[in-house]
Amino acid sequence: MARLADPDLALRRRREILEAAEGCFRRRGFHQATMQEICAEARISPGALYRYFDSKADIIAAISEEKRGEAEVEFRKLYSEHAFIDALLAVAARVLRKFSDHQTGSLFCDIAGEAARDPILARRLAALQAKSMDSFAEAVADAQVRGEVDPELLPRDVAYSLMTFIDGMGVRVAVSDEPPETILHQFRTVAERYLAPAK
Amino acid sequence: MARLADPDLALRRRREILEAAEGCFRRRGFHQATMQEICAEARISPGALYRYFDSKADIIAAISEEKRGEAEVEFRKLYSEHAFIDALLAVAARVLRKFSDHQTGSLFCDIAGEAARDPILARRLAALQAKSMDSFAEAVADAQVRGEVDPELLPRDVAYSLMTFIDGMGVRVAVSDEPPETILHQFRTVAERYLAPAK
DNA sequence: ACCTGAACACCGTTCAAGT
DNA sequence: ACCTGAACACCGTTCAAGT
Repeated sequence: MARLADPDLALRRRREILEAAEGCFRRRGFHQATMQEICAEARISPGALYRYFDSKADIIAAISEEKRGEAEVEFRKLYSEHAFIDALLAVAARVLRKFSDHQTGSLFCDIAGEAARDPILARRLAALQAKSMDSFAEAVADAQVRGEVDPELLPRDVAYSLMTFIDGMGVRVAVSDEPPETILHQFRTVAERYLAPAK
Repeated sequence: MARLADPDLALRRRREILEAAEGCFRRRGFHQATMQEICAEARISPGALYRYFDSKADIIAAISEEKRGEAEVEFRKLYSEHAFIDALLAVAARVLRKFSDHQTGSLFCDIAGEAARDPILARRLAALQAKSMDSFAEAVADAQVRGEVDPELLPRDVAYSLMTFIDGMGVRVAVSDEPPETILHQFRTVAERYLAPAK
């Protein structure tokens, strides 16, 4: 990325590009959306765009970074008012509803595929992932104090496992036509039995 | 796809193309591998290739169909000699080891992304998925008779949930650099607690 | 300093022309 | 009948030329 003199303009341009790109990606998918479309929507030329972002992957990484924490904030709000398992289900439902339009879902899969082969993108996504996990593990530890989660379990393990299951549901909902509710019901059963304190 | 007169030749050509394509996809990923490369490796011209396959997606679907059942057969063999949970872990380990080279893993993500936006591909993959699930659900029912899985659970739900978790692990292992063993250990804990008969 | 847009080096797919 | 390979309609990215 070229050096930029005016930080205000740079931030504004980046924002315009990110908003245009998000719209395009959401409508057409990561691979299907073209840089030309993004440029047109952001009212900028391709040459200028590449002054603000290194590549298409750089744009999707920046969008992911922006979005991080949205589900996290939602979960914290829900958890402050509801049981752990209910807050968990509500947040999973939120994510899966987004995925079930097959657009956000395909984007998630595309990004994962891209990251699997692009170590720089992978590292950036891993950093986001780690932050979300830390935050979620804290809530798990709290739920253990509340007696809602078996204290024998390690909070980080619980956070990791539940997030992995949510990823799996994401793939399934993205690809198939079944409604999120079906799989969410399975998730509740798995989570309840997994988390239940030993009697 | 054009009508083909000689069924033997057609089958041979399809096999040659599929083998070349699998090599290319595995080495370079679905989106990165080019039809030109596949053609070169299969020693066929682009024009001729399109007589045997409708598109790149058609090729990946055919490969997926060929591969289906490999893990299934492996699981049945293992399950005949080991406890349900151990056979399950062994098969999950097999899948994840493949994914952790970041090549098969990225391919899995790419296919999912592609399927999320291509209803024809999605339908073909859903059919494979359904067959694997039926077969797996049978084993779950058997494990319930053996007393290894809580008889309260519905075999199809168990099969579905465990396969969803394995998909989630697949994404994680494909994207991150952590070894499959770490996440497999989490999977064992979740599966044991989920499946355990009520005391 | 910041931008434009033609040009570059590619794609997946098609189709006229060959054998 | 089956094949070739140039051609078509695109990509993401770069860079000389403008303001």
